[in-house]
Amino acid sequence: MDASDACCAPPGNVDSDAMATDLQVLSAMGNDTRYELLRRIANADDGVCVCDLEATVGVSQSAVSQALSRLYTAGLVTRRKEGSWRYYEPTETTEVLLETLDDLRGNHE
Amino acid sequence: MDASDACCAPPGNVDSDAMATDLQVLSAMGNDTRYELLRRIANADDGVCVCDLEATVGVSQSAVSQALSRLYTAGLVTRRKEGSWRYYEPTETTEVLLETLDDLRGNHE
DNA sequence: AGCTTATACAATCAAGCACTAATACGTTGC
DNA sequence: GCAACGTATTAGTGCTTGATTGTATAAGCT
Repeated sequence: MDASDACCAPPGNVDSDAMATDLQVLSAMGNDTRYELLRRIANADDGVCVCDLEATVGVSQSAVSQALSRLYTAGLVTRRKEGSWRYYEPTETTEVLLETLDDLRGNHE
Repeated sequence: MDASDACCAPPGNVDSDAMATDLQVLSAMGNDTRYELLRRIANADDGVCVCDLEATVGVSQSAVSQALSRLYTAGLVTRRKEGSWRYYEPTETTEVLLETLDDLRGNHE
């Protein structure tokens, strides 16, 4: 209560479960390769397979596979197997976040 | 045109300016220390100074300062100097993104 | 069955990152 | 002026992480 030697009130605590979840999402998206993969997956509405993604981002097939796995673990994409191909689609989390980022870039006051 | 050997349509391009901006935001938030600092700054409405933040997250003053600088560069906090103290406040980007993350965690369908 | 294609997994390596410690800058008060 | 405090910056270091290469699995094709 003595404000004479305190510069401000100490801030409250942070929910650690929420923090872990958010960090997984943010760190998964906050990488060059994975962000671009995510954008491409989100742009194409009817599912994208690994073979095409490999060509568009400039890394090896293995790197794409690893990146997609991490996006999947973070709950940012779903994967569905069809024949010999694997199709990836965005989750709602991805769509909402990308849209939010677009809005924030547009409405820069 | 020949769909027999194509698994799917190649996805469209990604705006590279938008990508750079988003990546700066996402990678800045996608770190343990910086995320926690950001949450604490966002929770306290009337500005937080470094001295209090240092006590709450378990790293040195230097680390806190560096983390805050990066958050500032990414446009996630504003800083204002008042006497010998430096007060940090969240930007709209921060508030919108954290709120979006909260919503996404809540509305898990 | 064997070969090819599509994808995932494992091991290794290099680059980037986040920390600590030390130093420098700026403000306040004696 | 100088000392003490709050914050920023710099230099150095260990750890994390993302990529490559190579191998493994699994499904089609002949």
